[in-house]
Amino acid sequence: MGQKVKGERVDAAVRQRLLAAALDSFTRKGYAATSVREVVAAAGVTKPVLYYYFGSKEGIYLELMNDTYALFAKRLDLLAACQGSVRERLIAFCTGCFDGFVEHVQVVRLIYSIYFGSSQGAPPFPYEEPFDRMLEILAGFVRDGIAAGELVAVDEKDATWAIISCLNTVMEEQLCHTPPRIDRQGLVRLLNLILNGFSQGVKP
Amino acid sequence: MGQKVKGERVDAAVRQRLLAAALDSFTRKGYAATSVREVVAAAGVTKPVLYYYFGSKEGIYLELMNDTYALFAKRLDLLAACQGSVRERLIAFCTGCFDGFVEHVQVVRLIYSIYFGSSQGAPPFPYEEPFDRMLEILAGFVRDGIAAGELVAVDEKDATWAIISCLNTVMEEQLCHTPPRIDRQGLVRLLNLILNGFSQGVKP
DNA sequence: GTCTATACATGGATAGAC
DNA sequence: GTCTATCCATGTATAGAC
Repeated sequence: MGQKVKGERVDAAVRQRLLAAALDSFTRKGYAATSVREVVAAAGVTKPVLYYYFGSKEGIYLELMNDTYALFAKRLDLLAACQGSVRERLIAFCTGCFDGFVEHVQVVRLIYSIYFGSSQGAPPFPYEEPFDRMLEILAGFVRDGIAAGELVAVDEKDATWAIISCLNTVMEEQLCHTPPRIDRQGLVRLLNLILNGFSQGVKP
Repeated sequence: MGQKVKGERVDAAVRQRLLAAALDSFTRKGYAATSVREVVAAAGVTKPVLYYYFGSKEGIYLELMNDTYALFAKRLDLLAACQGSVRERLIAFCTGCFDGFVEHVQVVRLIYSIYFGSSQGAPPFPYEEPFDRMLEILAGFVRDGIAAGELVAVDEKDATWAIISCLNTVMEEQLCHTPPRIDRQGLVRLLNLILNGFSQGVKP
């Protein structure tokens, strides 16, 4: 019994080391350019160990994706339930997404590389699901805002895109630039800016 | 002489076929996952031909990058010289960038894959230069707009980020979604929307 | 569960004939 | 310039001992 528990703990540690090493290599070099050799070396084990736990290179990749997506889905559920004025809910939602993004920058970089770019030989995966979900939630906020008279009755989809554009770009800046030229506080400023507008003249 | 000219033409055609084939494979599978074998097969030649013209896999990759970046730099020069009201110049600039982006979606996808994601073993390249340039040009427009009283005196950088956010996200949508859920006209609507604002209430 | 050793395919790159 | 044939490193994956 005691031995079994100890065994399980050790197993879990090895699994975790392998997952971390794989994530690190996939992130730095891409899926295709990462070899099983270097992953197991970084994890301090040998190849058969990886195949024992994950079956294949694709297996460990899919496990990384599933774990991350499950976490983010939970977060979206929480954020969708934000309360307050529509401006407050929009800001809370966007900064919440931003925080989740930053916490998992490494995996996100991998996801972007494959989703935006090319499969790199990686197995298929429903990458865009969270983004679609974000669009839906934001659209709901906008709809509420228009209904409540907090927002001008503009096109719901356009307003949603404008909001997610800011979120999207600020998040991407965290990926691409060190240090980022715009941060969490900048995101809040951007959202207020586009809500308020910054044109002085006639509005065509 | 005639032979030489003919020879040169043939050479150029082979070069072009190789570049096109490389771009296609790099784009679909990523740099690392693309093999020289399949590139030359798609171009209808054999391996030594590629090495004759480009020296290496990295060589053909860098040629693709250099060609594309040179084209886009020219376009940015033109677009920076737009005339009209600031709103008009912003819209002309953004739609112009959008058009250039769409014309070269394939290379752009490759660039995003590597810049956003991971090197994939590809050689280093100053990927972000055009984006920096775009930021500068847009910031100039905003500055002009504020000076001319066309724009509210908001933070110049924030306004620039808000604008490039829309451009950025709409461009990316062309990469990721078929059909895109927002297009060139949508971009124009977005820009007008954020210039005008869409909040009804007090502006904190 | 974890190792050593190895099978077997595919990778980038080149030599040398034409 | 373009081919055939080949070199050699590296890749994923597995067999079999412990």
